[in-house]
This record gives sequence, C-alpha cells and structure tokens, in this order.
Amino acid sequence: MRIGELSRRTGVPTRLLRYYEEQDLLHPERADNGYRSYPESAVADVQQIRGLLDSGLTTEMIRAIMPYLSGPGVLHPPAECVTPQTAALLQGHIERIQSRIDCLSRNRDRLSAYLAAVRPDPR
Amino acid sequence: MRIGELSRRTGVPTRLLRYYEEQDLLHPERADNGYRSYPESAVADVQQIRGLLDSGLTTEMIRAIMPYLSGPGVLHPPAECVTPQTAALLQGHIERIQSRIDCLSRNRDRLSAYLAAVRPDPR
DNA sequence: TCGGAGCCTGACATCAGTGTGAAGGTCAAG
DNA sequence: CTTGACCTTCACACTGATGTCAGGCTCCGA
Repeated sequence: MRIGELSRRTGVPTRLLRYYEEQDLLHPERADNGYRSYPESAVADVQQIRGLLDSGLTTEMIRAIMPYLSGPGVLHPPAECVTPQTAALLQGHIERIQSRIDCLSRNRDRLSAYLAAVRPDPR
Repeated sequence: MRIGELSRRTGVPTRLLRYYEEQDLLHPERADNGYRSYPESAVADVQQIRGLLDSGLTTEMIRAIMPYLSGPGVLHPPAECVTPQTAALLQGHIERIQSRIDCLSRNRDRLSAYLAAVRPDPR
C-alpha cells in the first residue's frame, strides 16, 4: 500500500510516516516510480509506534526495542543472534519502562484516591 | 533553602528549577535580596516533577495534576472547590495515564517474554 | 493531451525541554 | 575593601517531534 492509504488507515500524517522511516522505524519498499510501498503489517507497526511515542518513549528507544516487539509468532532475531550485551541492553530498557510504569501507577493511584475522596458518590 | 542547595539535593540543574517555576510547577518565595527561597518540601516536589517528566508527561499535564498529587495528609483543594468540570478533567488525565500504563505494560511483557525465550537459563 | 490527485525531496518553522554564557547584584570570609 | 561563591535576569542555541509549504514527478481519468 502507498503512503496515503497508510496515513488514512492509521490517522498518522504522511509527514510522520516519512519521519519514522528516516528514524529507521519503518522500512517500506520502493516501487519503480519511487513511491513507498508498505506491507499490510505496517498498519499495526505504525499503531505500535504511535502508542509508544504517546507513552513518552523516544524514537531512539523505540528503534532499540521494535525488533523484539512484534506479536508472538512473527520473526524475531533468533537466540543465536542475541549476544549477552544485547540481552543486557534489553534488560536495561525493560527496567526503564518498568520505572515509568511504577511512577505513572503511583500517581494514577493518588489521583484516583483524591477523586474518590472528593466525590464519594458520583450519581 | 536557596536554589543551589535544592539543585545539589535533587541533582537537577538550577536552570531547570527556574524553568519549572516559569512553567508554574514550583512557587518559591523571594528573600529581600531577590533570591529564591524554597521550603523543605520542594525537594520532594522536584523529584516528583522529574519522575513525571521522565515518564513522558508534559509540564502542562504535570501542572494540571500536581495540586492533587502531594502525599496524603497534605493540603489539597477541598471537595467544595472541585467542580464537576474539574473532576471530569481529572478523570480524563487518569485515563490518559492509564492508557500509557497499559501500552508500556504490554510492551514490557513482550520484551520480557522474548528475553526469557531467548536465554532461558542465564547463569 | 490536459488536469488533478497523489507522490517525491528539501527546507524552514514551531514547541517543549535543556544547555550555556553574559552582565551584573549580594554576601561572607580573608 | 576585595575576592570568590552564589544569586539575579536575559538571551541565544540545540534536540526531538511535528507542521507546513514549495517545486517537481507520476499516473489516471475526462
């Protein structure tokens, strides 16, 4: 599919789809005329990228973890390719993500508690 | 305490402490000589702000939720001041935070699963 | 064959969060 | 009284994510 359709189907401006490619997050083929050609799976990829960006990750972090994120069953780098260094990096990313989750959860709880205290009976 | 000490105790550059004030996240008093004067609680406030910024929230969101975030027992806007509109806004913020948590959790799980699959026995 | 829609690249603009430096005021210790 | 550490404001610059526009190519339908 071409960039316009991908944009319509994901709601992401073409400008950003090109930017994500420049950032090495998307890798469309090129047709003979130079047009980008995206596989069907790009729709899910773009939604994944958007979710992570909206969650505050940088394109750099996303680039680092994307290869390991596609749904189960899709091809990931196999065990042989995963050096201890890579594993350590991944582990570090997991921990950073976890601390974000912790911070957000803590504050969500506080907000919820406040709201519950202040309007105990929202009819 | 003055800005330098607050900076040392939080590890946050003075530049950013001034920026956070400009963004209405901190509200130090001023001494007669014009120096900023922070209460002890500012240390916790700054750490709170940093955590939320690192978790991807904008100063705008932080400004919106900060008044309701300080630990239990500290003064919050009381129930009488909370209009239904305010409550709805807060509820919206909670939901946005929750969707971030969901996205991050989902992907943390995927990364962990991948890592576990690839190095099942990390001696 | 022409017009318009869609694609290309490239450039400049914006916003938030930071870094850095200049020019000058305050204050305590020597 | 001077020096040095600390404070003030102001300003310019950078990065990452994004908006927007210009100039030009491709292709399809009237």
